Amino acid sequence: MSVTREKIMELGEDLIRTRGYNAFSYQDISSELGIKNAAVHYYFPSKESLGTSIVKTNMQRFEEMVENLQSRNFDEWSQLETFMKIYVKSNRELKLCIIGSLGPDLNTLNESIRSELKKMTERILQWLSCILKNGLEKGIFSFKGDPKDRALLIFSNMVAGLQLARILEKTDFKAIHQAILDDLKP
Amino acid sequence: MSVTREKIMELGEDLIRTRGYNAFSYQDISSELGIKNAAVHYYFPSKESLGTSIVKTNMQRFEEMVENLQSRNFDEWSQLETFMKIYVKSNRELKLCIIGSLGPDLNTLNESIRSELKKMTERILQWLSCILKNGLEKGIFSFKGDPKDRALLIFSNMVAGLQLARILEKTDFKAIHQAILDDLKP
DNA sequence: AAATATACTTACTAATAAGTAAATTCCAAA
DNA sequence: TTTGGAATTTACTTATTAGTAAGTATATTT
Repeated sequence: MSVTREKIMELGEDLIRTRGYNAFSYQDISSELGIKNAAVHYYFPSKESLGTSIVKTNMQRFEEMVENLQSRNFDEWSQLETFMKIYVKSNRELKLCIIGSLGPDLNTLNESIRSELKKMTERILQWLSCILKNGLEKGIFSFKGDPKDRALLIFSNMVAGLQLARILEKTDFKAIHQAILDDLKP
Repeated sequence: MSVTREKIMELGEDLIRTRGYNAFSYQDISSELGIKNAAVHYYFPSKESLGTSIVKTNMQRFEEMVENLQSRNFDEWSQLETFMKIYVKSNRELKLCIIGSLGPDLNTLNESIRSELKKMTERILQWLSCILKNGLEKGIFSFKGDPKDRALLIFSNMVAGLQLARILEKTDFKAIHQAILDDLKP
């Protein structure tokens, strides 16, 4: 794998998560990396190919985290906390998550990014409801209603939590983070 | 008030809520309204002036709703439901709310839009926590923790609920809507 | 009737966008 | 030592962007 290619993807993801998909250009990337505009097009012929790769990589990272958690036999509470730590870190770095960044731009994105984003969102919600369901059965969690609905509520708390923290200029994510966990305590 | 000016603001808001701030242009507005680009600049010299006006109008509409609810002596449950209906309607119209649309673009917006957006977000959260606090004291609602934190959770559910519904291509907002209300039932 | 203000259009500018074709540099294998 | 491919730059195109200066038609006021 090319180092330049990796740097482009890393910077592209940063730009999407700080400024949004439609607010960054290949120039932003090339000037920051000290290369020319055309060099970015060499690795990613179109902006949509770059966007699609970034979302795919994000999903791979999520899958790696899931596998890691399973292999270490973490209980549901720890698994949820590990997942939530990703958002705590995002907030500290003043970044949104990729889903919360690209979601509002969805109607301006091509089918390839859209479907990857949908796939990733469905996968996260599926994983989260599974954790919640198992945790509920084991008595680790306590909540009303269907685990699927609960997963949607918790996930939307995290996605918009980052956005609202940015608007409100809150550097800590504690309020939402703690409230979600308190809600789930038996 | 000029009809053209109102049409520009209405269309501008629609564009922000469907495609995002950085994805719409004065051309989009002028061609749709059958006027020239410069005519839009006549009413709103800069895009930031248009954006700021749109956010201010949104906040005015919110304040009008609040006053209306208070004058009619609605109980807390009905007040919350009325507020949530705005989001149900947004979802039906395939639009995000203005806060969820502009939040991710915040770093690309000028100070004027930013501060208006912050003011509006703070005002909504303040109102919502007040409703929750009063409803809790009257026994209309039941929830754990501070009303302020609860307001943040519920509001983030609505903001990201619209975004996730768009990504997942869900035309109904029922799951989130119902789960929020069920959670608050005594 | 003359002056003024409102609501635009015409006709532009300068900057930036994504994207491309062709040339070039550089390194490794044959 | 030549050949070939990978990684880039050069130099460009076409389209779109926000924004502006100057002009015009229409209505309103003086």
